[in-house]
Amino acid sequence: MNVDRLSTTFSALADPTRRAILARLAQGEAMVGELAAPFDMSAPAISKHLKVLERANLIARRKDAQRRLCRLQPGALEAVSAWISRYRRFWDGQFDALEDYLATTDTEEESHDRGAGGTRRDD
Amino acid sequence: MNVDRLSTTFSALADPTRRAILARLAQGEAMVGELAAPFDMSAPAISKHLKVLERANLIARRKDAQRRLCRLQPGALEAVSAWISRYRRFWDGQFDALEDYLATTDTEEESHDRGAGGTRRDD
DNA sequence: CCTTTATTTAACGTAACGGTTAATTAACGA
DNA sequence: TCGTTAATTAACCGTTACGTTAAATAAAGG
Repeated sequence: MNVDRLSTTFSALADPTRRAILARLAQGEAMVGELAAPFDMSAPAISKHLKVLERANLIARRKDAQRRLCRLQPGALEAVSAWISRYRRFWDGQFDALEDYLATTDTEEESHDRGAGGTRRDD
Repeated sequence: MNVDRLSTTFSALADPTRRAILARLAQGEAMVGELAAPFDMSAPAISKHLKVLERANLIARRKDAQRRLCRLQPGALEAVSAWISRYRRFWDGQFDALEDYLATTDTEEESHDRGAGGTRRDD
């Protein structure tokens, strides 16, 4: 275990079923059965997908009687967006400034990446 | 096999070693041994990571004598950026009303009125 | 209480992942 | 040619991922 946060987020997103669930939740809260309906997949399979999304902090759940209502939690996506924005100018055409840009942001990342949890050697 | 492109990209990014390789390649071409140097890992392990990145179209390789030079290929990242931008509104303020509404009120199903943004989430 | 509904947990199978060491391919260079 | 360097492939191993079915849990409701 002991996998860093960004890796957890990316791997949670690396499944089309889970991304479809997020897309559904972008339209509002939904209970588990409602999320499961579009898929030709057993309820336990969906339950596990939701657990993955929850552990990645991409969704949160609350109890409502015997139902579990899920909602989107966008925080983790923000981190992914921040990561990828460092590479954006590669396809924006501005190759020149990339090195300088990474040089400055890398030092920042380095400093506040040394928090609890022992994530090492992340870019 | 038979995995969609976005899933392939996300799962390629879901590894800190591979992200670090991409970060290195953002500074320019590098040969395999050069990419392997920072890691306490065997050469075949790096070779496999590079193959994953190559199959995800995140890098490309060219031969130079007995060396293999790798370079960044940003196209696949663009697709990820496009995907994630559909969720940006969730942390950019405008749609944070959802969270407020969920946190403060009981179960009213309607009024997704995107009023003033305001409260910015942490995390 | 018993049944129904909603969801999770348990146990299991298969495939992929991430690493290893040993062997192989390929090209350079004295 | 032979040895060195660079990288990959082959074979293997333990762990994780993703799905299944069957059983368990929890609350609602007649």
